[in-house]
Amino acid sequence: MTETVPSRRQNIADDIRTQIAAGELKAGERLPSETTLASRYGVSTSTLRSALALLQSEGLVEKTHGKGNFVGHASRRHTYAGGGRTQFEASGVDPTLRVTVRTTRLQAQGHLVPLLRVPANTELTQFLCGTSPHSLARIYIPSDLPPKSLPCGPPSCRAFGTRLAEHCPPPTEIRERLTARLPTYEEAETLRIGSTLAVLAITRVTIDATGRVIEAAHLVLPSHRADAYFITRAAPAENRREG
Amino acid sequence: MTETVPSRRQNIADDIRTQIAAGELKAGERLPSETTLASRYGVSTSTLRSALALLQSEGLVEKTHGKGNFVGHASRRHTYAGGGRTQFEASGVDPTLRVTVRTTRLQAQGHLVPLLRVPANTELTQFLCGTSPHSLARIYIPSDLPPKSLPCGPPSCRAFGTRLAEHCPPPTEIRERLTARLPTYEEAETLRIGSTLAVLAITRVTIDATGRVIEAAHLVLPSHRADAYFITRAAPAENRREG
DNA sequence: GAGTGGTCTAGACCACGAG
DNA sequence: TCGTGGTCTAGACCACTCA
Repeated sequence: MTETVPSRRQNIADDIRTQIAAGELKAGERLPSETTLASRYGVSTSTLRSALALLQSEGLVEKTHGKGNFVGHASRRHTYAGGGRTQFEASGVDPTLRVTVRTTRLQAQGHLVPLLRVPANTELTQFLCGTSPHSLARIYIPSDLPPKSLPCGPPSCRAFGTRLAEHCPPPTEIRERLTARLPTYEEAETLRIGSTLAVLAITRVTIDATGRVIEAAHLVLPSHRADAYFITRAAPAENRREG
Repeated sequence: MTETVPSRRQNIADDIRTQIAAGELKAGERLPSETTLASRYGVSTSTLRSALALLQSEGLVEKTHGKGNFVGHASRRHTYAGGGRTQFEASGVDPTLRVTVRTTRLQAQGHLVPLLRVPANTELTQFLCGTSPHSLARIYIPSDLPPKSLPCGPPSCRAFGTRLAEHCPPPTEIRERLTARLPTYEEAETLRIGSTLAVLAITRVTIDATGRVIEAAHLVLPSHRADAYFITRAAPAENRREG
């Protein structure tokens, strides 16, 4: 086992991580400015910033443009519950949570056509839900679904990564694809995160008993604030779900 | 809607992305060197590299130290199937896949104790599975599980993000937590990825009928090569799984 | 306006891959 | 050995926050 030398970025990140774990830096506390830290560690600001990026992706550090770097609040971390379980709330309520919803009508185009399994130009209702700074949701529903298919309506966007078509008719299948990637320019702007912070992107399709897609959603969760959780229970008769 | 100006990084990434989508750059093709591209776009190498980082996280570009940047092979992308579904293989077999397994015995400590729900210092068997360059798996199993609990054994590590304890006894519950973050130094080295490429980290716990944890796993999937997929089917009697 | 983080530059130097 | 990407520097300049 040849012991290799970690980069300076890693050493600095490890050092700060240790300080946080040891309680020398407390949740919510502001770190010294990046220039201060850079000179303290004897590195350039770029290197120091890349060290902070590591900690940020772990949720240990939160950056705010113009204000500073802060030790992360673990309680402000949210968990997306997969499989249609709408109960989530990791722990408590985040006072900084802001909710915005924009409803638009549009016609199915591009990737939405195969996703929703509809003919091109089918009328869709789009819900653009931002639960800043935790998530960005783009939810698409065929406009011809009966209105009562949306009993929860936009307010349920308050729930993190929420489903809009709340089982009317009840969904029989939910498919969720998760990827880690960097945010697009628009996503970074909306979520007010740096364009170097990875996000957890979830594409969710909900299908009813007739095989019809009753909802498709693109969810974007900044990695420093959110993760996803899935629980699968086996049916007693070895009748587990299969793809 | 105030139209804001994207950064240079975004413009360059968009330009190259368009070229790939248009087929001007084909899968497997080598891009010009970073210095060449940088001068062509009139930016510094750092800026150009951050543009490539965007494309890399989408799987459109693959970087290899010393060789160059290449247009990504979509077919070499792998999908982790959640919920214990071992069938996965997105499409075909990746010829570059290398599999290594290291088996170690150790005693439960730190985060492994609550994860496996065992007393501290319980004997564990660790399987370190690297299916380079696609995934890194650290799988922990209580050593006192009957040997036939491991029918598939290490070779099944060949399967991507594989489960080792292949239902003997059959698992009744699988819990999977997914986060996006930057890799640790060791992870980046093992996976041979840059330390700026985000990974999809999965912590999986498998529980048998008695409530005992029969397997815990840490999986690390580089974002440019892998994503995760979950399918949830509702039980007929509105008996959907609940957390 | 003062101080902060965000983007970007124009390099230097190192590590890796292939001939 | 040569060309490549990876790390890092020492700044400049811009955007944001707050007093």
